Amino acid sequence: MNLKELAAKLGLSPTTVSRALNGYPEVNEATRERVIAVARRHNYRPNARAIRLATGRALAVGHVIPLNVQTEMMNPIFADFITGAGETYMRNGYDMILSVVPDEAEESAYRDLMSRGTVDGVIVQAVRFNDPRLRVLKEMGLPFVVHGRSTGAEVDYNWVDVNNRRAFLRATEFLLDLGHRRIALVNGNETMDFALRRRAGYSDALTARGLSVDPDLTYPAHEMTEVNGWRAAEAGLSLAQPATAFLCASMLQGMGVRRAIEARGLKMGRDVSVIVFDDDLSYLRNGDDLPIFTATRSSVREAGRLAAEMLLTVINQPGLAPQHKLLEAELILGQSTGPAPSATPKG
Amino acid sequence: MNLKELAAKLGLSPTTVSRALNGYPEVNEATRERVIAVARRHNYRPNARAIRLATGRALAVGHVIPLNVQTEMMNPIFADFITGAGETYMRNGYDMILSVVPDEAEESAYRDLMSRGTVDGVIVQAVRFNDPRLRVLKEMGLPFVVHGRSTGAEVDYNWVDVNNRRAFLRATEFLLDLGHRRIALVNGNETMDFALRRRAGYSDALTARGLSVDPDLTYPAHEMTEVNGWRAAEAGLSLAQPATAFLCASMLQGMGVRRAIEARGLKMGRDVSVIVFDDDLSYLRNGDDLPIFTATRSSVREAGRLAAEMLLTVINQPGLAPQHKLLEAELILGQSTGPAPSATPKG
DNA sequence: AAGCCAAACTAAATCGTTTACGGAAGATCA
DNA sequence: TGATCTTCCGTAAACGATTTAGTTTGGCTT
Repeated sequence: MNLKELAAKLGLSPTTVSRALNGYPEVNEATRERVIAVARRHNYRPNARAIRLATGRALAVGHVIPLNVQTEMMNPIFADFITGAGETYMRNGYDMILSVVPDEAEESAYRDLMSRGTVDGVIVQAVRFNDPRLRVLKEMGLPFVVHGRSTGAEVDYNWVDVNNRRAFLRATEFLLDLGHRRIALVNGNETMDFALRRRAGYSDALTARGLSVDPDLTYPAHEMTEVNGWRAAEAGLSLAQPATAFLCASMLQGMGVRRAIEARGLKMGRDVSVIVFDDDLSYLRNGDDLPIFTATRSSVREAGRLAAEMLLTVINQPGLAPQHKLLEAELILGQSTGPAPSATPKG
Repeated sequence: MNLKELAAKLGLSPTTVSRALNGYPEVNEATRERVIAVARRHNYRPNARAIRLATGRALAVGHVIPLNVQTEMMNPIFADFITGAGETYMRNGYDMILSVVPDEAEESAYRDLMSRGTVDGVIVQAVRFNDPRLRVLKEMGLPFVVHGRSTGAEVDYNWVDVNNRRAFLRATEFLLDLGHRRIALVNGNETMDFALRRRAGYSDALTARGLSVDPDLTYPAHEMTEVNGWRAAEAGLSLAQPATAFLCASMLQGMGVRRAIEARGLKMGRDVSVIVFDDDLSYLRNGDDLPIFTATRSSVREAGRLAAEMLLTVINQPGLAPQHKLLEAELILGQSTGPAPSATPKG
């Protein structure tokens, strides 16, 4: 069922029908109602391909998923972020286009999406220190919103991020207040910006109390997996002066740490404390009623929603000044933290 | 840079340029090379919106992600499946469109995608017993491929599935051979078809040896989370005749089971055996060198690749008989299984 | 030299919308 | 009453490709 066919059936011109359906004012209300009724009866839906060509808009947004072919690692937060963003797109009639591209082809993927007119804008994820993509996108003129920030990028850009530094600063302070002095950092991939910021929060909290960062206690990992968490804890607990607390960049790592703790007959929360960063992933809940892990929590799904909204805004209002949104993680008290053993907690 | 502009620059008609770039035979080879060279120099890319309208094809495939609003649960295998499928689409010049829709709006989402001409076909995921979507899609005439199967659906359709029944049959037999008689089933959501098939494999293996299914030992869960695995194990280990082995539908559940085991001072693989279904998710590796869990493994990413290939096939060859692809899971020997305690293993 | 054919190219219609422009009819105003 | 607005609707030209239906050119045949 075409617009033309529908118009013929109504005895009207395609123009009027189009206007009636799209809510333009220059059409009689009675006519509009008649048009809408008939359109519904024949369940007419305008052809998206024609609309896109006629309006010159893609009515679509791209998410490029760079695929590191060596590790074949897919970011676990990706699914939740997409879900959040997808809700926004759905409400606004935009399509979400996912492009899975090899790492090295990412720039050309953006160029393609743009110059073929497939999308009106893109979301950029998994951003690195001084990420070159941002400058490329800027000079291409393709609207984009970054999930995260890129320290050292000289251009200004739209971003939605969680305050990673503050989150790890607070978590570290919390452990220090409990009397812990040997605090291990089980971090993510430190070529990623978020991991660098978390490390900054960790080390700032330590140095603020006159403590220095012990390199033996920091475990950056390429992948934030359970096994890597276990490995870090094995190492940290085997030191001459073992770690009494672990600050983990992901809940999966925290689970690995817990495994290492319990394998030694120790008890998490009593003998060794653990704090994790909890992305509030739908398939990785931190307990139900009572949180298992003490955590700094920030919903990645909510971040997806916000990033998508920001993107639609900048698409529809070109020339807007760069938008920023900084989310604060909340500190959730769970069962995985307690006073440092053989230390007198303050207060 | 248009086709028209490019043609003008070349002193040719748009027709010839189009034909030259698309490899049609009725154009002089010398001309073709000249066209390609100039097109590249001005990095011309044909407008996707125009192509779609002109050809009447969407050159896009839809993945509808039903969102259960109550649980807000997002399937964790989703990301890997998408990745596999995305690789196929990329190689074939198709776009992947993700629609996140509320559960109840799923049917209308399909209708929309189809009648607006947004996609040429769809992938159906998370399929239930006698799933009504399949009939709807069939009568709509929208090409589709199902990830999984729907027992009881009277229509025939294209699917890619792993042999869930066989996988759990073999796993159960393996445990029986080790002398286990109290085997718990920590299953997924049993309104889902895959969960029903897994249960069938489990119970068939038991009854084949003259054993009956003890309802106290089966734990279907709405969500396959770590916490639910832990809960099931807590229950199974507290029975008067406790479970000596657990068969889990996901690795996350297995991790919860392990936690419950170790919290009791028991050792997994010695005191209690565990087998998990390992979807080979990129962010949930089963150890690296040595698998932690004995597992039935089947890559969900590979399933995504195959489903996408099948979909492109049926899109481009209408009238093809329904295609089926049954994958077998491999049994991986890990450190989580051993002879039943206080029982003489066979052999 | 007329006719025919293949090779290489072009003109124009087409896909299904939106939208700039125009026009008829009735209402309002001087 | 005639001029000027509104109101409501229609005509036709986009949008940028593909594709159908020619057209030109030159070589070959007879």
